[in-house]
Amino acid sequence: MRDDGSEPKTDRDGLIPRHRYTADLAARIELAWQDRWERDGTFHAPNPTGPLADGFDEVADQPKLYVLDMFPYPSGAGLHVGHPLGYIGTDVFARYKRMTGHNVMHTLGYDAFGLPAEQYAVQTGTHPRVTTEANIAIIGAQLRRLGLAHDDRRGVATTDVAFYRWTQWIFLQIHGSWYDAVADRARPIAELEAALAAGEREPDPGTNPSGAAWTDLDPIERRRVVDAHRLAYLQEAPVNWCPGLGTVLSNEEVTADGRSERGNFPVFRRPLKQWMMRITAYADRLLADLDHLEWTESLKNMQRHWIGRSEGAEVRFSTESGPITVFTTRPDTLFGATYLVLAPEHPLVDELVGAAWAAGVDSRWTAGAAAPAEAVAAYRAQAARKSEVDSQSEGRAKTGVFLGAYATNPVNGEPIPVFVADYVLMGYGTGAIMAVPAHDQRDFDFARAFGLPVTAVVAPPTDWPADTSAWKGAWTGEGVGLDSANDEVSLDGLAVPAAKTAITAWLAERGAGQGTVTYKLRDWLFSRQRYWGEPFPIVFDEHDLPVAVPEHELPVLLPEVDDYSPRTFAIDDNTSDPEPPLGRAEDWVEVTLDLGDGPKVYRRELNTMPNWAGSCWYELRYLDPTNENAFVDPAIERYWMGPQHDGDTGGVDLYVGGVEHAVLHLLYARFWHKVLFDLGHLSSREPFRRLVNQGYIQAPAYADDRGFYVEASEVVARDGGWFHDGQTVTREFGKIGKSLKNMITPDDLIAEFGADTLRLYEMFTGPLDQSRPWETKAVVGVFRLLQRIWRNVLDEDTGAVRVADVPADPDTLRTLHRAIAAVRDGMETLRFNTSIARITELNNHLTLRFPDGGAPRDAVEPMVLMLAPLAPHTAEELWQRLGHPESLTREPFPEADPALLIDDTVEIPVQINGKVKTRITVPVGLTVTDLEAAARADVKVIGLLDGQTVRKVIAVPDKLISFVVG
RNA sequence: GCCCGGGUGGCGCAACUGGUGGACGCGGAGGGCUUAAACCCCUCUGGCCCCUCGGGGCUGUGUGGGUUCGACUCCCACCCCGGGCACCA
Repeated sequence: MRDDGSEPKTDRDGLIPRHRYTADLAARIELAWQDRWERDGTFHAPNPTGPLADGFDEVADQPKLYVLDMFPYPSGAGLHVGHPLGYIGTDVFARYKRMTGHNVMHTLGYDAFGLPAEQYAVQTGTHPRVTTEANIAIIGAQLRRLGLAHDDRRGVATTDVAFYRWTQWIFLQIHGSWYDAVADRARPIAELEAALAAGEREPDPGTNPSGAAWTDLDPIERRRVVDAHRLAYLQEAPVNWCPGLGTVLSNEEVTADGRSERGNFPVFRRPLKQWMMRITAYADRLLADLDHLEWTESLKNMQRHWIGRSEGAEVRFSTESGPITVFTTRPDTLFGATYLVLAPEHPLVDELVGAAWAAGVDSRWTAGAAAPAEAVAAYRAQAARKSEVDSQSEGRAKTGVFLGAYATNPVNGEPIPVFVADYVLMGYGTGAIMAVPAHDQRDFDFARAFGLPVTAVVAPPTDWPADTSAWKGAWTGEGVGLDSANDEVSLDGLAVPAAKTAITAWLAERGAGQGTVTYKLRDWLFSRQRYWGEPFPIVFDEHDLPVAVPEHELPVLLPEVDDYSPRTFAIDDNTSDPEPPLGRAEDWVEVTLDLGDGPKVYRRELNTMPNWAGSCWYELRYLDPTNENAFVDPAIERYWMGPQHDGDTGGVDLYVGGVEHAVLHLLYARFWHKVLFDLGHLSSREPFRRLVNQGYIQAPAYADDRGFYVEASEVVARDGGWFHDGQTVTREFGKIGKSLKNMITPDDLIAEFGADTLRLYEMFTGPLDQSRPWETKAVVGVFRLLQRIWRNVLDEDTGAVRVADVPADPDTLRTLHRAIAAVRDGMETLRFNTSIARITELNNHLTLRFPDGGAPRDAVEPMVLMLAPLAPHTAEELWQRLGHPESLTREPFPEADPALLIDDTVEIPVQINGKVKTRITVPVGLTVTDLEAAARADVKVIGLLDGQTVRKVIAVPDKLISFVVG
């Protein structure tokens, strides 16, 4: 082939052409370009102002784009091939957008506080910061090797002192504000104090236990009242105490069966004094703004369900011991209420419980106890135990006991029995219900079990028996009111909505209830008894009241301790108090501060913030990572995240991450963002305008006949089965990780093929939001693609450019422009798999058309540019060898010429009675008439229509022609 | 049970607002290059059937119906898989 003999054409083995695209070559290219990008700051995104404003002038007229990934926890295990799926996806998108003229902001930091580093510290004595930094170094190197185009000046870690100082500052903002229900927003607490002092405002209900006038309260009482209004407040309230972990947990961290999400230890409800965040004040806004977000419907639904808004009414039933308030969504069924139920923990239970059973009481109501108090005590003990056992195994069978007391139904004055039963939950509504067995299935089941009357007050379908004792279940559908009238109000004949309105108005008039809205969402428990978290910027004074550490005292640094663990207890120890590790730093705990009244000794808050704190606002710090005067410069926030049009929420333009954060992180971050918005620190009212959940990569895992997983890399496939160590094993697909013994690391893949191949493979296996199995043997397909593109640009033997500077032929040009249109579409819709397919098609065309080289530059260069977001190293290298010294990062992405997207001729299917029988080739743009004429002139069609009566002809220009015969 | 997704070749997946189903890739078959093999290149590849070897027919997108000249796409009912919630009054 080469006759000058100047250079051996193959490598040392004499087998592979010297300039073929191999893993070794890919590695050389990739490392060189990664160094160059870093050296040149290629991916730096200029801010409009501040220290990162260099180069802004050049992009000032471009649209901005903020692309964000959910940041990783720096685990010691490093990354597996599942982790980068989203990172690669956002990188491809961000690179594409840079090439279409956007100022793109994209970086990645670390969510680095958390339990694993702390547990490792407990075991080994290594400071969590040491572990964390080492892990960040490992993962940082893995990520860098992927060629992600991040602005590395911005990738902060939540554990950086310069970061958590501002986490503490934001806590002070939340602590320093209250929710003004009238203005429907958070306001600085000082404005509340002023309004209270001026007599313009009364304390909110429940915040002033004494009920005395503000002017009559002493300063300590006033502080307590004000503190009770704050968005971050201390509360002695039932919390989720997990003795096995030695800490309390948020509702979101407790599983449905009452165990800790982490560690699966029992969790107990018990009253403890803890920091809470008043997220419930934002329930309506968190719900309403979901409608403005570009999130998937399923994700929005998860948040909607978690917030759990229900409209209904509170109704007061009088008893001898005072009123019982119930919550119902069906006040229209009030005439059908035949008993009341209180949750076992309801505070009124003890007051209501009767002295003795009445004569002739139903034996099912007493649980065999001698007196109501005894029955209730036994039932409560049983209910408390039930959450410890598997609640599922109990099924839905209704249990409960009679309190030996009666309440009066306000609509008809009838006495109805009061029960305690665990199917009513203390944590929802008022912890008490009116039971309407005819129209609620749970009440129906209970009534049947306890022999209680079932009174129909909403008309069921006409084929239902008149006698409710023949009903098989409750009627929960719509219908008109029945037997629902007293002297003042009648619901008879009213449809459900009208009946609700009528009865609610009547109750309100009588002072026996009112319309209300209730939520499943609870306030957020914000204290953790852990070491590796943000210390609270709070101290306690001599009255044991909390005082904010002044801003200029921030940060409150984590103290050094000799033992990082909270005290843990026997997993069922429900009585010991939490002992946070910070309490061990004795000289840190006490601090002398001058808060305006001279130096005094204060005691520090010993809890730390939960893991979620940093992730509630990190996306804001990326914008302005070094600012020492503010958590983010408002002008910079407005530029990157501000609303783009009237009604826009603002926020990150694209946020990509796992669906496992559907409620916790995404709800908490929205809440903090809204507080900061209310206080005037932000222009955006939502953090993440558009959100996409990337799919999971699942890998084969193999189990032996005992059901134990075996190391997947040691399994061999043969004869249609799988074998490990000679034994048959079964295959399934699951999440990659240690537990399934199916770890596949990016490092292995990069060593074998290069980072660009890994990137292409992950993008090629399906749309970004779809889960897909990993199949290592299929990776070679995209590796070959890179090899073939390389070969169309460069001579494998000499490395010389083999592209021709001649105009592209019309056929090639059309193929190119069709590819451009499709590639762009795939990029915009995050369906990179289709983009790759079209690039492959184009390259295949060039290979076939120019088998000996000489593909036209006009086609090759656009192809290289289209490849760039997906396989950036290879594309950069080819671009440079094609004679362009500058990086292609901001080279304009090819644009399709609409004129070239259409052919001169088009192949039209000819259908007879809806079935494709043949195809004709006709010029593009034929009219309906001409198309029919062309079809009828076709020899094949003449044959097909011979002897047939054409009843109808449907001709769609450039699409098809269809004859209906018969 | 309720709420979201999703069912297309042996496998991963394509198919614009209803208009040529299976793009692209893996795997497989055949051929080329090679002493040989690997690499690489080319051709074929949903299923069944017929064939005069040019090709032709039938069938096919989870199941059963429907709308339509025409359905992977729209409607109704159902089955299966994945995820979430689950006594929330």
